[in-house]
Amino acid sequence: MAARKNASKFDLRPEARAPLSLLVSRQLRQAIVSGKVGTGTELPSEKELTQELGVGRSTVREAVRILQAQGLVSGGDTVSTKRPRVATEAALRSAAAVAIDNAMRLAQVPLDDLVELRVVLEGAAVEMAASRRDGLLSEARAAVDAMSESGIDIEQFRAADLRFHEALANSAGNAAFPLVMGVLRSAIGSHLGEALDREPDAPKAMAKLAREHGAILKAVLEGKGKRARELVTAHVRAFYRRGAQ
Amino acid sequence: MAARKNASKFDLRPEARAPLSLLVSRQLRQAIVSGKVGTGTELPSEKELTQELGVGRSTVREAVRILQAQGLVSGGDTVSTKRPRVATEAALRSAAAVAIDNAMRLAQVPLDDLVELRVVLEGAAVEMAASRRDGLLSEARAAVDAMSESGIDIEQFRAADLRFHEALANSAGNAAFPLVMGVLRSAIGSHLGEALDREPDAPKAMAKLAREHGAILKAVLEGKGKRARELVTAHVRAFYRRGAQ
DNA sequence: CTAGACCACTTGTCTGACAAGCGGTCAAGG
DNA sequence: CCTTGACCGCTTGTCAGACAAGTGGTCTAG
Repeated sequence: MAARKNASKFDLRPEARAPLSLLVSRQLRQAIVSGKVGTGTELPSEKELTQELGVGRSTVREAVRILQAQGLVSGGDTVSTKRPRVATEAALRSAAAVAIDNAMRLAQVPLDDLVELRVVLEGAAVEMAASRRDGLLSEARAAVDAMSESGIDIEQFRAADLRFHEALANSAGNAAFPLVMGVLRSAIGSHLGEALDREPDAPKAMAKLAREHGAILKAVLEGKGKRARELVTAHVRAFYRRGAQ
Repeated sequence: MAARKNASKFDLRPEARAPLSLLVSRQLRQAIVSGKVGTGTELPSEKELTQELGVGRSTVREAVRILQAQGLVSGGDTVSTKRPRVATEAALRSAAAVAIDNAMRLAQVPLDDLVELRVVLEGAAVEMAASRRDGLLSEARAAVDAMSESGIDIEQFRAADLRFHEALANSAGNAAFPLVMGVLRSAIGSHLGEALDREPDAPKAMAKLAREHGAILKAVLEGKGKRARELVTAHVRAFYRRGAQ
């Protein structure tokens, strides 16, 4: 193939045998993760990349597609003349979630195992949060308050629930936790479909969840790590048992 | 754009505004994760896909590139006429690792946080393994034995180390654990570069690691979950402290 | 000063072309 | 009969050129 016009006859490094489009995508990836081009920046147009890299447009396009699929570049999912942009962190996170989800599906990981993994992580997170009790917990407080309000609708409740768990994850003092837990949560959600919508008695269920959240937060604030872990374990298990049947 | 020649003028579903290449990739993805085409199967040639789907070759190529980047299809990373194949589980796992790695890098997650996350997971895994003590532990035994042999070289040692940790993860009785732990391990490895190669006194270090592994396994086999967790925590922390400085 | 026409540029797609490698066929030679 | 080597078709990787359609800025007429 015309992959490498100027390849030496004895160049056997596997690197050199990779398709150009892959090499180009790696080069761009490097520029992105190294921070050389900031998040949210527009990529150069395909023509510019073509000239700058000395490859054809189809090659550039394939490289960009690869980056989009990896979540490093966002914006190509709609037909328009808008240039793709360097991914935001959120986009990357959701790409990671998709990847994990793919792997879980192909490996036929049962939903229960995912939930148990989440229990382990969430338990560890609250325990760490309890031993630190840092300022980020005020956000958790606000989320619990929002959930306890009477007139809240399901969508708002769900958003507050998300904020609560994110706040706990952030309070663990470990940047990897919120990331992995977010990925895991959305992988579980994708497994579940949207089974949670058909809750028979929504207001009652929401009130119960709000109470559980309040109890967890209280334990964390009092520094009772073990207790918080038990509560969160029961909470998460019950939540998915409710939704998954 | 010529994205959808036959699009109704009033078709405003966002779905329909996505580029064809994306739609095609989603269609193929569906066929793969649903198991309609088994893992390891060869994909049809580009020409066949072109005819079957009624789109141009470049579109098909972009779609396949997307799937490759997502790890759902493997084999296109080398220049040859070999057709891409439906991904194996291992390929998917490594794609997930890349995705997590990307997210971690862009979020500037420090290495220490990754290591702590691994400590949490590995600790939970051995505790679960200790309470089950299932048959898979014989593999862990074999790995420890291999590591303890005198004439082992670094590469073999590393492979045995990997087998040991995988065996523990498998013994936890939760299919999600080995997957996530593998992803995490390789993300850490990629962060570390290959700093582990320049160990000053390799044989001594390897002997120490082998002893630690043996102690962990012993605790698991005796059902001492807490003890196993402590040992594995110290082991993982020490390992990366050694390599990371 | 604003509204609408207009134009340059961009992305998405298709088509046609060519190089290079892999696999099977098939005949010549041992 | 089996091996060996040339050969041909198919496949992938890449490029170049073409066109449709959408976006955004400019420029003119009112």
